[in-house]
Amino acid sequence: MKRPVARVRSRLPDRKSRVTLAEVAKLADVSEITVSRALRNEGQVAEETRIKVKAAADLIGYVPNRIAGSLASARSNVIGVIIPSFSNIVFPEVLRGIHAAVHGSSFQPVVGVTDYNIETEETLVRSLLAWKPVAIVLAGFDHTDATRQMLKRSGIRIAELMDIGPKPIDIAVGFSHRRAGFDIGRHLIGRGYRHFGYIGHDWSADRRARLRYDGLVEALAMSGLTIAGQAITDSPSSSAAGSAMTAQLLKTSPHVDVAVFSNDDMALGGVFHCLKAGVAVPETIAIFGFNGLEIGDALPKRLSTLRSNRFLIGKTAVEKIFESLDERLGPVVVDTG
Amino acid sequence: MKRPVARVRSRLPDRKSRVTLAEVAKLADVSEITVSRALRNEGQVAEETRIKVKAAADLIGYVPNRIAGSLASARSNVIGVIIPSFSNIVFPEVLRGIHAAVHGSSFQPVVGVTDYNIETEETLVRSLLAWKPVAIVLAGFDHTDATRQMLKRSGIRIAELMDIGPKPIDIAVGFSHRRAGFDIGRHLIGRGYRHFGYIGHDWSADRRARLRYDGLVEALAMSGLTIAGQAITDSPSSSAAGSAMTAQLLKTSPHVDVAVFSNDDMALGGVFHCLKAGVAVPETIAIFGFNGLEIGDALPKRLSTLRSNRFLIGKTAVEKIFESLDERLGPVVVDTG
DNA sequence: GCAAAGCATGTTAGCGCTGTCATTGAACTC
DNA sequence: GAGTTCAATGACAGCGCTAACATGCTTTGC
Repeated sequence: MKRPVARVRSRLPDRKSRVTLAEVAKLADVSEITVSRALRNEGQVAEETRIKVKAAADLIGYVPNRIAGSLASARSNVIGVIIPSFSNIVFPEVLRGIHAAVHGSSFQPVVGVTDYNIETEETLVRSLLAWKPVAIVLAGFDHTDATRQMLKRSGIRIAELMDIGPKPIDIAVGFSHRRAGFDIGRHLIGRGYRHFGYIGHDWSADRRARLRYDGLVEALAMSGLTIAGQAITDSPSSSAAGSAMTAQLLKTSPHVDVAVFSNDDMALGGVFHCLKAGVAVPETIAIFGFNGLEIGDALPKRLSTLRSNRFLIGKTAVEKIFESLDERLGPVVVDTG
Repeated sequence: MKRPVARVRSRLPDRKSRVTLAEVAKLADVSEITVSRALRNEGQVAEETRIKVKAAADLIGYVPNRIAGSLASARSNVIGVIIPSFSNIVFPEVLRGIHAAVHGSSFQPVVGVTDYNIETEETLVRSLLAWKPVAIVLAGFDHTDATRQMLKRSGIRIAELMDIGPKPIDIAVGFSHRRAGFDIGRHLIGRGYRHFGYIGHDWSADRRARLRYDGLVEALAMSGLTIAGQAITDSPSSSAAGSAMTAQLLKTSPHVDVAVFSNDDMALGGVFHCLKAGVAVPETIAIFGFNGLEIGDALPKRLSTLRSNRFLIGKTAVEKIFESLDERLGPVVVDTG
């Protein structure tokens, strides 16, 4: 039979001066709950009391423990964000949009990076869910079944960005990459180009580039055209690769009059190659990119490109989440065009 | 006098099926603590039991609540990160380094953005501290006194990045911008350049650019030289601004033989302007940037630049934090050179 | 053969907050 | 003036987990 032993009271021997709500309450001579209410500006608290409490809190340098708060209220102010990479400028821009949207609110984005690996994504989703976020934002539509399961079961809002797929989990914000490719094709055909070259990078890590390619091919097919020549590197996207592939394309298919690039990084390399090789742009060959690097604006020859507004996508996603936090809406699809 | 009233048991009427440790414990027919130990792979648990517990957890889709866990153990796996902006490519790169370093560990970076505003930084620090992070990483050395106070009092590790200032709060990782500017000056003088032009952007938002300028001037002074002409825009750094300022510099000071730019964005604009205007680089005028944009590699004329390894800085910072999590070291200064 | 040691598991008591009533006194109603 | 409403505050019981200690076992050593 066990006796109630006199236990050692402290579980935290090292932490010397834990400043807790209780300390503030004692100092301000009110109850803990009143301090809690006063500091959160919530509930009924007399103005006088509120001031007294805040003064006490400042005095002893009280920092509220949001972990305890979240646990007690079963509410956190976390928004989980999952992006494939920091290397592609697109995703920092999306993050910028997200941060812009949460600015001023008490929400805090927590970012995870998958390196384009959907298994990593699964792990990340699992550990983000452990923080009981109010929502999760994912840049992309490729997930494992387990990920999809977890997200659906979580009961929180899920936003998928960049791409408008066939069946979003919850909220989707972006545009159709296939249609973007298609539109590029129509546009260029309308401009009178007939001999299309394509310069691409590794598709396995970038399904969206592939979709744009498919859309382009479809547009060409509608006018009875095909890709006359293409050069696809198996390295990831970079200006250097774009430069090299352009050289290759010009060698193998000298008759093309327009080169469509998988993105602006690659396209920029193409422009540089033409500058170096003395090929006239767009007289001899036109260059068409995708994604709108800011840098393109300063190029000697303005680069044609289709801009996707990553900033807007990130911002819109979070705004949609805010809108729908209370009411449980059905799936939402937002086309940022 | 109050009777022990039969209270409503549920504080969470909506959340239908909260899967908690207790559920798993019941299903696996062991105590909660055993489940906790089994799932964390910690403490003594028989292999057989561990398997049984994990199976049970999987079966009902248990997701541990790290908020409760952190509260109970007074430990969180959060690393707070504060950067001035997402717009400058430097900071996403630092984040990339940070993410690379935490990859595989259970730590999770939480990012805040100050917009170069040290008041915002103070607010961010306050709210990050509320999450009881194990460490906070700040990109920069300019803080309010209150921020500095909070950080020092927090008792956690603090890493300041990019710049090596005179008195770091705790850990500092980076290099001296002043010395970088100085080194650029020495290097160019050694190459035989004597007529220096400087092209800069708004300093108020970028103290480090200012420090590099100061270092450059100092190097020139040592050789009895001065800046022969300069063009400084009051807009933030961009290629377009670099282009415009280059045009201006060439007009006002046509005799300069080398132009030092405040960073690579600006320098790139300079290169573009020269290309457009038919100015030979580096014969007529040499271009020197700062920061190493990847894109520079593909330029027709290779851009001279001083590379700062942002990725390395981010990664090193987190590694230093890990190293010093247990032992309480004194301040550390790491020069990534 | 029995104390000491080691392993596997359990019991208990919080971590620092906040939701849900409960309580008090003042202001107001008719 | 008894009843009603409302504002301000408080008591209490957890949120879901884990540290610390406790409890039985089985080994081990000599």
